[in-house]
Amino acid sequence: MVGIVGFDSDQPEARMSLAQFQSIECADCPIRHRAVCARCDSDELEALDAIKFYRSYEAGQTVIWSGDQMNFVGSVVSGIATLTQTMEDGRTQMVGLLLPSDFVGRPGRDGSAYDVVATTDVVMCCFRKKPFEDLMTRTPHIAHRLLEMTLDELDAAREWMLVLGRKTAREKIASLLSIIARRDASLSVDAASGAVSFDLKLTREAMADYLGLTLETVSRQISALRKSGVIELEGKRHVTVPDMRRLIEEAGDDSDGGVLG
Amino acid sequence: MVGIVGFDSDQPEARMSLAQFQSIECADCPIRHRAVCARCDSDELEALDAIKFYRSYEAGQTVIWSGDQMNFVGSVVSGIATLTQTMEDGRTQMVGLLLPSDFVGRPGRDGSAYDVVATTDVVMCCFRKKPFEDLMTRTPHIAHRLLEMTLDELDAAREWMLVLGRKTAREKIASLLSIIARRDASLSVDAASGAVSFDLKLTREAMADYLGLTLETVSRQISALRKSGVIELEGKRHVTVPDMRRLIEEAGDDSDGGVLG
DNA sequence: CGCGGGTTTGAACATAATCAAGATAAGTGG
DNA sequence: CCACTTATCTTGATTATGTTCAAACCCGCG
Repeated sequence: MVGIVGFDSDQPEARMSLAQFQSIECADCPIRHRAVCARCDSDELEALDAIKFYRSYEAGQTVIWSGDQMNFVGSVVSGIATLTQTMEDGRTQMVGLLLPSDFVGRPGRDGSAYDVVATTDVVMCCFRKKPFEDLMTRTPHIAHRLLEMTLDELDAAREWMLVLGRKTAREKIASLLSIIARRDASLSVDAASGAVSFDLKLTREAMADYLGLTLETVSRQISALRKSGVIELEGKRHVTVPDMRRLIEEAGDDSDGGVLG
Repeated sequence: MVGIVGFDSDQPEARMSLAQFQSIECADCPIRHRAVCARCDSDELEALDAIKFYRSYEAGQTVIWSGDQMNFVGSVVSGIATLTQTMEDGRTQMVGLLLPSDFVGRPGRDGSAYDVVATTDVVMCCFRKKPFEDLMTRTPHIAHRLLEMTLDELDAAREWMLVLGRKTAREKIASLLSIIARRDASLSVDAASGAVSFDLKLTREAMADYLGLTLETVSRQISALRKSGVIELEGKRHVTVPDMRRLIEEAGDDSDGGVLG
């Protein structure tokens, strides 16, 4: 509920975490191998290093408003952010979930088409747009990696369209949990039982916006999955999946989701 | 208003169309300015010309099966194709609508994640994957244009997610008609009244798969829009929109969709 | 003609939305 | 430490929207 003003957050805490990252070497960066810079050689990395800067956002803060001018692009270094679209009457749909290493912004376009909101505290590695675009024309590895990442996002968006268009509420919840289990780096796996557990970093409302449901339906279906033994809950947000196979089955997917294989 | 080639599937010309295109010069190509080759200079175009070949598909034919090896990529030259995903129990969701100039295939990946089906007769300008990928690394204009097109598709997919997740059946139909009116090159506009009219090249079932509805609901909502005077029908497939603004309002969009200026 | 794909329409039904009331948990300030 | 506040979540009752099942229609075509 704090600052609504996009960047330049003046809170001392924000500065602290910022300072932490300001001294980081690209070589030591936690997202070095997955972000837009993944394929860069040392020269290219140096060029990026020269124009990069870090920014941090507090949980709840809006990073960019839909329609606003965007003078930077960047990668999520830590934390979670969401891309959402909102209709005039307030109905909102999440259209992207940004985890560490995901890219924000669109080279070649000025305005953002979506609201970008920090769900947890977020640190971003940013580049002013113009220098980044110039660099991109000179360094094919960046352009190539960005194409690859965009194609991956397109695949994810299309998988999500199947979820939104054709799955039941229960399948939707199971799908979301599978996706989080697949992508969240902070999940823990019990070697003996194979049980997977993780923290849900989304509120029931955010999950509802993700899945095209109401928050009440989300709550009911989570309870139902718990009662069926598909998941276990400690508190409201910590989820344990005793058997991933079972969860994936509930999601209606034939593929194994990449976690087990 | 003449739709490029194509749709008259029953005629012998449909078979001839392959031969017709085999001799085509890139410079005379109807999709030259919009396809993946849009930004190419004459040298690059020559290189593409050297490796291109045309293929045609009849209405209803499957171009690629989900999971199949894909040894070529290419552009739709004429006709309409769909990308669909299907669950084990048969529920299907369309995840892409391919119109002339749209790109098919994913450089850097072997299998197709989706079924690609020709909805009308389709002609494609194809490249074997390996030579195309090689060419792409050497000609930045192709890679750049492909990135641009992929980003556009991602935007379209996200707009579609809002439709699937949050819109009512009536709004979904109105949204689909707006999208077709916006993208279909073969639509005609009455200069005096501003009325727009076009042929629906999709069956009710295909529309249902697009919108995450049943074909019965699609049929009902089209009837309802007709009764409200938002659209007029001649036969089952020819649609006239007397007032685009009205249709866009029914779609629940605030933006004008780009058609009216 | 009659056949079949595509379509329309009706009636009963199911699923998720809506409206409403509480429960839980984490602060906040006295 | 406790009362109070607030955000988040759960659960219940009712309703609305779209689905399902079923029948019939339209129209081009053999």
